[in-house]
Amino acid sequence: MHQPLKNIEIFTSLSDAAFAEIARYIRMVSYPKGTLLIHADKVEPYFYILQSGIARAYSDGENQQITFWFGESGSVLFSFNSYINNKPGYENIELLEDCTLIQIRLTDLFKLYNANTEIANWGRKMAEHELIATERRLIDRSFKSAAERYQEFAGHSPSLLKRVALKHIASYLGVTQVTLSRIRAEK
Amino acid sequence: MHQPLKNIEIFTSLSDAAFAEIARYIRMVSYPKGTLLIHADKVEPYFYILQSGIARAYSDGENQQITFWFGESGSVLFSFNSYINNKPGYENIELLEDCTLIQIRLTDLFKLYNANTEIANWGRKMAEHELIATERRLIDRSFKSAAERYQEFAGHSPSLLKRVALKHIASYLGVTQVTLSRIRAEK
DNA sequence: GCTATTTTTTAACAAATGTAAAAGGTGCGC
DNA sequence: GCGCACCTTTTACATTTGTTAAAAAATAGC
Repeated sequence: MHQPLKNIEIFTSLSDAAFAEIARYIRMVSYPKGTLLIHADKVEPYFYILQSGIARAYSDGENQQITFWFGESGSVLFSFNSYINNKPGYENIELLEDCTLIQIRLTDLFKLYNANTEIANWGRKMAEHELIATERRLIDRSFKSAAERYQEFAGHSPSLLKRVALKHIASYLGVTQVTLSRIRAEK
Repeated sequence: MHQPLKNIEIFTSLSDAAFAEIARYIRMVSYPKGTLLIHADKVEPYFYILQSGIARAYSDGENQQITFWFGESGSVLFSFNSYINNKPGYENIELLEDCTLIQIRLTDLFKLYNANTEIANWGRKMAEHELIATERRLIDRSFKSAAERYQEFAGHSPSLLKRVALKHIASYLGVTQVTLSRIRAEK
C-alpha cells in the first residue's frame, strides 16, 4: 500500500524491513493552504513528512513574527519541544500551500526508536542533518551580508523564492521587509 | 575503572549495561590551553566529551574568525562534517584552558550506534539537544538586540563571561568587538 | 618588576539597517 | 469590473552597527 513512499528521499537509506515497520504507523493527510499544523502553545502529538506543498515555521514576538524555517517536499516537520521535551514549543508551522503529508504519531515513532536500532539511527541522522544545516545558517548570519544571504537563498531555493511571500523570506534572512526590498532593487 | 564517569550528566540517562559498553572505548586525555583539537581542513577521527576546562568552535573567514559555540564541562565536542559526512569541516575547536576530555574514536562510536539501540537513541538525543539550542540562538538573532543578547549571555553563562576573551564573545553574539564594548559601557 | 604583547576601550566617521508612512500592486470574492 | 485586503516598494529620517585608528588597560613572559 505504501510502497511508493519508499522512494521518497528520507526513506531511501532504510532497509525494506525497517521501512515496513514504519509504514505500519503512517497515515496520509491533506490540509489546505493556511492551515496552522503546529501550534506553539500546544503539545503536538504528530510528526510529519511533507509530500507536496510548502510550509514555514515561525515564532511570535511582541510585534513581529520570525520565520526561521521553510519546508519543501521531503522535509520533516514537527514541534521541537513536543518531540524532544514533551512540552509546548516556540514554533508554529503554517502551510503556505495545499499540502499532502505523511503523519506519524510521536508515541508510535518513539516506540519504533526504542524497538529498532536501524530506525533509531535513522532518527539520529535526521536530527544531525537538521543540526548541521541550522548551524551553517547561524554562522552565515555573521559572515555574510544581507545581500549575500539573499543571493545565496535565491540561487539555492529559486522555487521558494517564487512561491513564498517576501515578508517571510525577509525574516528568514534576518532583515526587515524594507531592507529586502532595497536589496532586490539594486542590480 | 571508569565508574566515576557514569556520574557525568551526559551519561546519567544510560543504563549501566549501555554505559559499560561505551566505557570500553573511552580514553581520558588532557591537553594544554591553546591546543587546536579539531582542524577545519581535516577529517577528525575522534569524538570528545569535555570534562574540565572550556573550549570554543570557530570558523575562519577572509578577515575574521567567527566563534559560534562554547563548550564547558559536559559538552560534546566534535567536527560536524567528520562525524556526519566523513569530510573535512568548517569548524576549528580550540581549547581556551587546560582541558581534560573523554575521547572516543568515531569508528567505535558508530559501531556502538549500530550495535546497541539504547546507545543509538542516546546519540539521537544528543543531536536533538544541540539542534534545539542552535535553533533558539538563530531565532534570538532576529528577535533580540545585541544588547539583549549580551545581557542574556551574561545572565546565563556568567562563568564563560569571566573566562573567555571578549572578542570571542562578541563574535558569538554576532557583533564586532567595538559594538560589544559599547554595550558594556552603557548602564 | 619591567617590557612586550595582546586585549579592550574610546573616538570619529561611514555604511547598513530599522521605522513609519505613503503609494503602488496584486489577488480574490462579490 | 469593483472594491477590499494584503503585499511590496519607495521615501525620508533615525538608529544601530561597522570600520579604522589610536590610546588605554590588562596580561604574559622573562
